[in-house]
Amino acid sequence: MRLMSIQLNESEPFDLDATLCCGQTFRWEKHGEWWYSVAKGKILKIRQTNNRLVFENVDSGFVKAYFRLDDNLLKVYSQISKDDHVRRAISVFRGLRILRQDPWECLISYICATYKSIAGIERMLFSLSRRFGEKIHFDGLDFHTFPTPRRLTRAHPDDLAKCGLGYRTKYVHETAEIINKNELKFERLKNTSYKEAKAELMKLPGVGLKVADCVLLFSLEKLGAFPIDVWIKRAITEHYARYFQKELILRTTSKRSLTSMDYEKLNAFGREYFGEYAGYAQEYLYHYERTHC
DNA sequence: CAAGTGCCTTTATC
DNA sequence: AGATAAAGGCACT
Repeated sequence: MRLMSIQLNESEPFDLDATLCCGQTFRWEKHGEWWYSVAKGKILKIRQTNNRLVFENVDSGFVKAYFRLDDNLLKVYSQISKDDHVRRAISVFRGLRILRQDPWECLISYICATYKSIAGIERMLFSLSRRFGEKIHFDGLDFHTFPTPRRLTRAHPDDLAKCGLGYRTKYVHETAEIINKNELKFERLKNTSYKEAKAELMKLPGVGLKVADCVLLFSLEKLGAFPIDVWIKRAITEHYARYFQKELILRTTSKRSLTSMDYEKLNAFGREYFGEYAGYAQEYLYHYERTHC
């Protein structure tokens, strides 16, 4: 198997570990110095040494697309650096990039992600793949492809539940049926406006405001999407309270879940305040809130 | 060790 | 319409 590499220069910061550990993706595993995952039915194996990305089994075009090396991160930074707090988060995780994930896997992942810890999400998704995906042997390790829509349609709900999906079982199964019937085309959503694409996604069972925003940001080219989860809610109430009415801040700090009205307010703030690349700001704030507070 | 809390929320029901 | 409760289960305290 041939090793290939990409040389990164100063103007294109990239940090592989930060990118894969920030909680946007759930099916990567590190063995020794190498990161492994399965994408498009193939093993992706990659490592970073300083300014060099070394990878195997995939071509550089795929690596550039998947890791969004086509994003001008310096331009992104200059646009989202609106205050000291984001600037701090950016400086800590400099090189973290949004991934360009597969929409189907991303959709199911975030339907499963509701009300669940990251470790729990990873367990569910590995379990789903082990049970319903295709096994691939590589470097003496076993990997599994992510199950296709058709395969999940055929799966018995009891067997989905055995993967720890709980109340999400029905949502995953019904969404798989809709996608399998090709009633929602991801490629079309990429070329549709943020608002319209979000409304389309929210017709799917198990997809609300937050899940839709995650799928749009991580797999459908909507870098301006700004998902609001408990951590971002915390970051906003702690560092951006001055932009909101006192009652909203009180409500969101005292209650566990957001009303859809309050979600819309926090979401609109993020998108307007940070601009075109608000999703990047979200990911830096999210990761910073989880690891440094 | 039991019980409580929290988890990258959505939906059903009042 | 707008608020509230219920929905796996697991990890952590």
